[in-house]
Amino acid sequence: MATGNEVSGNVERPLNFLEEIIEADIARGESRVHTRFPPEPNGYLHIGHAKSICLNFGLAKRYGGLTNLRFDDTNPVKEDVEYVDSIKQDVRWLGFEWAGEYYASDYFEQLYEWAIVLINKGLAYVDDQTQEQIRATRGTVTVPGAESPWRNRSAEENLRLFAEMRAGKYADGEKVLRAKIDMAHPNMLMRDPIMYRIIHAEHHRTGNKWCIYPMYDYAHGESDSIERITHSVCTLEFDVHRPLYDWFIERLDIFPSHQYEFARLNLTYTMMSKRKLLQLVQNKYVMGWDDPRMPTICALRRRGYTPESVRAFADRVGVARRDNVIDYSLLEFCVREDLNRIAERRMAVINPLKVVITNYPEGHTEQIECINNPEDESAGSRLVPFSREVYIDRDDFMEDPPKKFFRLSPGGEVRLRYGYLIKCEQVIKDADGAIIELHCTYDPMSLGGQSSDGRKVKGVIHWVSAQHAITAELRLFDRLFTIENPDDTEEGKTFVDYLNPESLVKVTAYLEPSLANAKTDAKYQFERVGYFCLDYDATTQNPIFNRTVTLKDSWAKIAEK
RNA sequence: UGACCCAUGGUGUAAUGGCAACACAGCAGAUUUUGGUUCUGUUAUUCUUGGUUCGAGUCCAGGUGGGUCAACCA
Repeated sequence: MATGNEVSGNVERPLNFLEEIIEADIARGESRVHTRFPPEPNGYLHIGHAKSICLNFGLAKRYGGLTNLRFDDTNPVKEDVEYVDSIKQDVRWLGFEWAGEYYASDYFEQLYEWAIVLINKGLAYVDDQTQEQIRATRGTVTVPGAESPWRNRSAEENLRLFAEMRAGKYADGEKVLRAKIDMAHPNMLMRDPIMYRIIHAEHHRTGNKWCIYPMYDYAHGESDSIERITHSVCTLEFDVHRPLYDWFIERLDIFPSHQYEFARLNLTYTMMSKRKLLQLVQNKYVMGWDDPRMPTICALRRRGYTPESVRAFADRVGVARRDNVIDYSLLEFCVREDLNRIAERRMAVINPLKVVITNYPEGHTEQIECINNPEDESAGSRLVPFSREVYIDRDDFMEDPPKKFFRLSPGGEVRLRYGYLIKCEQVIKDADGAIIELHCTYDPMSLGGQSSDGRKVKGVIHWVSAQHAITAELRLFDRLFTIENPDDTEEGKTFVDYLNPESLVKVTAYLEPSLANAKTDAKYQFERVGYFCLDYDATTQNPIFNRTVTLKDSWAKIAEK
């Protein structure tokens, strides 16, 4: 269930197919909705998981039900408590509270007993074949598999062998427990799937208590059943697992949870493959799992995305069974939509050009009132010092302006945002002809949107007082890859060849002094530059502003023409 | 060359046998002390062939295209 702010899915939208299924269930008299989010604690959650989290928790919330958080920890060699903690943190950050926290490993004893039930029913057997033999006899998608020579052992022998497996009598790989289904089944997963394998490894929760571990297919449906999950929602690649999911539940005659599948999220200019993301981290293409360019939830958080915007995104991408690739610009839209509403405005100059206001009294400073957020009156205002010398952005001045350039140019006049009108009188250059500063005059009567004679200017530019400005590092993040689908590589290239060299640009900016008191959890819109949040350099602990997303820049399009 | 899943503007998602719509992206204009925001307008869609039907995006059959499955991963 959502805590804090309401999930931003309250705008009217048509039901997705899962909601329709649930409403049909309710119409049939099934009043209870209980979902679960079942990550394996073997890595960090990404935006694709966020879709699943919002779906599972959202479904339950909508129909007055509950959602469990369950860690699918059936493979001790891949899992770690570090991941458990990060997953819990990420789910909470997204704004959801789980009804119960469970672990598949909590059910190991029950699962073991149920395996015995299946053995007694003649539906499971211990197989002595090697991994290679099992693979070789499984057949292919077009040819049937062959039955194991151990397939018809007696229940007594199977029981004894299985108990010995648990007792640690055998080495890893020496024996497995298999379900006895059909080696010729067209669905490969039904060809006597492995239920238990021997792994002599320490588990992050059960320690060394077990040396046999259940496989996903054997553990998942039963775990759902134990928790009396009504709607077990997972991604499409588990579609072929559903017959097996149902097979175990039916043979065991336990609570009939049902599995439903939806298409996983794909996003342009990035990728969700844990394996490939790991390569980016290990080979230091990024700073870590929480590098703000990564699609992980912890990265989005660090970059300055809000949980509200991620939830809004999850709601807008929809839920269906067809493969999809979402435009990265939709994510950017969602975060801009939220940030525009809540982020306080500040002025920042990335590429400074000094402006001397020649008719302004030397040594004088005045405080200019600036609105914090024109979208939100309650955000109030702040005072920003103004003096004879200010920095403006170099982009806001052009010596030979094209038509439709509204900002400063020789002889032209613009407004310094919330301040005075200034007119460019003289361009000062160095010996090489590079512009080093501008000499302007100001209209003393022009504060507050007025002017001495009622004239209007089209251009409004931002500025900081040279004497009062503070400096800080800005990290400007852009898309991680240069192509929409980094998996779609040319011959001889891999995804790393398509990394965007400009995905991280560091600049030292001049900021208005109020930013010295910037808050870590606050979001700011640096006017003309983008939305930022405060971060700290991992090693030096120096303050840094991370850019969440850029402002829409229609001037860039005009300039291209 | 098996089983299963899928096919609607550039990208997503609706339309549940009865006028193909909504959002993002694009384009144009208006407003604006952010070339931001907001507002208005606008471009563009049912893979194909047949069948059922008064009527098909929707139902049926074939074709084509895409995806998933042959870990002792999940």
